[in-house]
Amino acid sequence: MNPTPSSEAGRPLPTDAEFRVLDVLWAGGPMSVRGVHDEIRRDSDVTYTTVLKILQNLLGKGLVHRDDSARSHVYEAAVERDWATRGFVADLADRVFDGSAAKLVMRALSDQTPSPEELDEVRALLDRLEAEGG
Amino acid sequence: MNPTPSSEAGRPLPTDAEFRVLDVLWAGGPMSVRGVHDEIRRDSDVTYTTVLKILQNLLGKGLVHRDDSARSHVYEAAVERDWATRGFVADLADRVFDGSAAKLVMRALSDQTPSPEELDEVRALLDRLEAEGG
DNA sequence: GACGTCGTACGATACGCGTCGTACTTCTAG
DNA sequence: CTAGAAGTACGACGCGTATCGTACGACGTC
Repeated sequence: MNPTPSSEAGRPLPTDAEFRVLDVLWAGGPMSVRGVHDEIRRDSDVTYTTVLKILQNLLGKGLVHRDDSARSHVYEAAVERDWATRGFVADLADRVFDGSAAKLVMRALSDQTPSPEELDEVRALLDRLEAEGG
Repeated sequence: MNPTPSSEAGRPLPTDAEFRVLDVLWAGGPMSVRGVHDEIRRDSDVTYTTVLKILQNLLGKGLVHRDDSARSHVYEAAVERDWATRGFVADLADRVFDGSAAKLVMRALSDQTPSPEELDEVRALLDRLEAEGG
């Protein structure tokens, strides 16, 4: 599903295409449209102007900043990747799991059980969280 | 986000509105359109024909069965709730977490840390999974 | 100083989803 | 037998998203 347009911080969550563009910015830092397009082109073959449009939409949503002092504008992510992923997770939890992250987690673990090594990582995180929370 | 339309089992995942309707069927078993509508009406105020339309769309997607032997048709979920939630989780994992359920789980736990009791439940599940998997 | 290149802005299109109104059919009460 | 209630089918609309083409301005090169 595309994200329910509301997010805690006022800013709407990015759509699919927007998230893909943001991913490039998160990975590569501030970049021109051309830079983003070149990067995106490795996977899909969208047009330059499509990427431009998405960037402009992201700007409208406040999800990127733009430096337009030079002729070719430079875009930079205005939100952290974690902010977006948190939003997605919360969104799914709300829509499907009654708002319960625990339910979501258990479903995910049961359905696509990770490797033993990953399970250990999860366990370690649990320990840490329980230590802090107590 | 609305679900990426593909699912393992060929059937597309339900959209938001469809999921809400399915939820009624999952909870209450086979039901007429009126039954679903009455139930849905507790929360929102969508029209009868809207619910009807959604049910028909669900039928087209193969997500419900319909008994139309009587005048008022009776609909029944054709997929399990867990099937849908699994699809949603997998979808999110693919789009945002590189296909890794473990990453998704850790994000969810960090962002919306559940209560100690729930954490214990998760831990118990981990134990069980590790026991089976090994 | 003219021309091609690079860049931005913006309108147009197609599609899916959610929603509803209307038309048509069928049953039933009087 | 007939009028109205109940039910289904289906077209239409508004909205957001994704995508692209075209228009237009700016800049460097010869």
